[in-house]
Amino acid sequence: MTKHAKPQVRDPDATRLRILAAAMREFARFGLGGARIDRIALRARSNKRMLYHYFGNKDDLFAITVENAYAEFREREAALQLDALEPVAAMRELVNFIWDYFLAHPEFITLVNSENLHKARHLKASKRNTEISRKFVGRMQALLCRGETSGVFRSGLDPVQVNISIAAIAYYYLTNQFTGSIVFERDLMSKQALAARLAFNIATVLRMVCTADTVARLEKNGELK
Amino acid sequence: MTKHAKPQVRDPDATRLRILAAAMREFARFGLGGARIDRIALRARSNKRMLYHYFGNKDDLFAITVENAYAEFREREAALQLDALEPVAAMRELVNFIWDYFLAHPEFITLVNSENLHKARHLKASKRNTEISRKFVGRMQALLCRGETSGVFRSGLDPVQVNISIAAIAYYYLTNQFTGSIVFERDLMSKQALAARLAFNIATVLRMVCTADTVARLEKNGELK
DNA sequence: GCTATAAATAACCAAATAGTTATTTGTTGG
DNA sequence: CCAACAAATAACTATTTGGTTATTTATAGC
Repeated sequence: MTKHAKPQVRDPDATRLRILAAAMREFARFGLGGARIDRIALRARSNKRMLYHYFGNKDDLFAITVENAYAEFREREAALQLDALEPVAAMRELVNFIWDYFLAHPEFITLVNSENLHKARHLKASKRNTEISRKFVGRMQALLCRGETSGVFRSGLDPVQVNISIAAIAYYYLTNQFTGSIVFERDLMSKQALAARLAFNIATVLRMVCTADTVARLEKNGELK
Repeated sequence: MTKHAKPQVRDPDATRLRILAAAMREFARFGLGGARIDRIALRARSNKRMLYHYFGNKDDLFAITVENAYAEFREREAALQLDALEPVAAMRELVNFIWDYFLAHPEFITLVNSENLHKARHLKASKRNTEISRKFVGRMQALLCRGETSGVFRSGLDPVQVNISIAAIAYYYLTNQFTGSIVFERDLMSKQALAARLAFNIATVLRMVCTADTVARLEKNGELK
């Protein structure tokens, strides 16, 4: 019997990765509830049986997807080497990075939204995430400390509040870009709109963390917006 | 045949409202994709037939739910009468209101998230929302203008950027409270944590919109945090 | 080369789900 | 008082969906 069609190759690692990539896309696009296992298997050029073989069930697959998304985000941020910059420049760089990352990875945002809709029950179980998060919080603490010591940042700043605020002003703008563009009757995603928002965000964060003197200096030099 | 059990009463308006309330709850809790028509009908103490009779289909019901949620939010904000307060006090009041509203209406936040996951296709069709939104943007514009004229707010502020930022620092904190509490290993929803966040947000917004002189004055009087 | 292992596929299944049909029963205008 | 209408209910249906079973087949270790 001639059967030289589809000489079925085997590559478990590649299959796993294709499934993960397809899952990321599907969960980001439709949320956990709206995602379909069949679509993930199809797009991964695999099948449901393999998906269940490697990942257990839909919920477990979602958990791994969310964990991976966080890990990649923090890893990229850690690679910034902010220690090499003076505090104000480092803060600018950080705000800039977060903005660029969210913009380039809209799937990260929708995954986080979906995970919160489910009360973060998947992330809660992740030991790996705990470790990653601690380092992340430590980096912000170090930066604020450095800025305070050199007199450019205010004292007594809570690194958690600062971190949350930096993420917030980028995240909200992007995750709510659709309702936002309707409410404000303006294309929030045009090139100019995006550039304007980034500039506004950097200025907002600097006004938030810098001392009055530093703000005055930056303003005078035209370095705030 | 004795049948004095359940003397079926009829009240179309009440049934409609019960279905809407149940839909709000269900969509907020599970998103559009995760929501179940059966659960909505059950919780509304009605049935699927009535739901389809009054609202057409799941998508249409979701659209009305989102529209209502926006309408209520804007209506409450409009009722604040910020014109009666001097600009700084008005801004404090607005930030405070938004925080309290989001806190008291978590369903608003998850509905907006869900609507954005679906690229706001439901809200886009709402004429009613357009009208409401315009008034809303106008109010912020008026407040910023008033503050600029009296010299307490900086000039050239974009009301859209300010609006988005005010919403962002409240919204993000609350919608991501679950992943946030894990990442920061801190209960972000304790009474003290919530009070601290509100204070931080008010200070952040005032630092964002006020002139350097005004910030200095507020700081000296201990009115920033 | 042979065999145990596991990668891959397809066909299957029970439960769930959005949406309908058929029927009953209050309510209201003439 | 009664006929037309509309509110309410229950039973039904076609399809989808997460998850399984049965089977085939490539491959690594001996």
